Amino acid sequence: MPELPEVQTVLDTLACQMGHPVIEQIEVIWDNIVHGDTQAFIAGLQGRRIEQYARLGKYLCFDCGEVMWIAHLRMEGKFYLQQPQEPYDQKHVHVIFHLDDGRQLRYHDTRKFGRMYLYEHQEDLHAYPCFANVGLDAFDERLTADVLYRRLHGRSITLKQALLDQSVIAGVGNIYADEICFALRLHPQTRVSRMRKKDFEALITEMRRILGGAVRAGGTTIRSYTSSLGVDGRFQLQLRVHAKKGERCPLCGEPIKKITVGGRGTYYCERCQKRR
DNA sequence: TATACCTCCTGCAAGC
DNA sequence: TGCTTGCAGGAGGTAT
Repeated sequence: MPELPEVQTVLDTLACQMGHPVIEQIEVIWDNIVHGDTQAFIAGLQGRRIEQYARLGKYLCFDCGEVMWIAHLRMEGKFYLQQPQEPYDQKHVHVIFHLDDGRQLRYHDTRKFGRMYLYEHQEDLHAYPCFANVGLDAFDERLTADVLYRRLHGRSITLKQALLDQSVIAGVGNIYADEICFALRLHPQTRVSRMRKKDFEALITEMRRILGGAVRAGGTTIRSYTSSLGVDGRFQLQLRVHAKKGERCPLCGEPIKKITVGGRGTYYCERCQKRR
């Protein structure tokens, strides 16, 4: 599942390989991918040039001048930049963008969970309705230990749930939440109400260290997610606990355990990660 | 207001 | 071997 590093990799690759084309024509094969009225989406985006690329959390943002096209890949969404004659998986390609350079940008999504939005341009990225419940990006300088402490102090949720809550931190998903908990030596079921300010300082530091490393590695390639555009990530080689049930903890040798926290599969080391 | 649960959707693995 | 069932996941909506 694409999280912040994978989305950043997709964005960088698209910006590099696609440039600034005009979207001449759009075919929407599966309506539910488009939020709201599909015909309005097509009419609003057709004829626009992609001028800039941006990202907020796990959302891809394509600045098309008067309109902003926003996409969320959810579980398995991928973009493929291909020539029209290249064959494609018709069952799983749900939107095709015909570009003025003759190529096609094809949106592929096995589970059809992805969503696309189109809005009139706003100055502030956070002003778009789809970001109403999206907090500060993990790399946003305004996201500090103080902000997290104020936001989470007194709440009864666990550390893992807080990391996955996009209204708290935008960009962290299941894989990196496990890795951050491990780096903090905290059990994923630790109550955030029991965390001190210095714990949030460490959280910010470790989160940015891990996500930054993953961005530099091109993200994580696992069974349910491989990057599009011929780019595969290498961060899975650096994962320490996620999806390693039964394997030895890299620090103490204890077998990694798997539990469910907040409805999500969660991997941790019982000996190294203390619960509070 | 905060939290829990359900829904969307499909591939895969396990069990029969 | 082939069928059925349950699980996995992110985010939005609804219920408590």
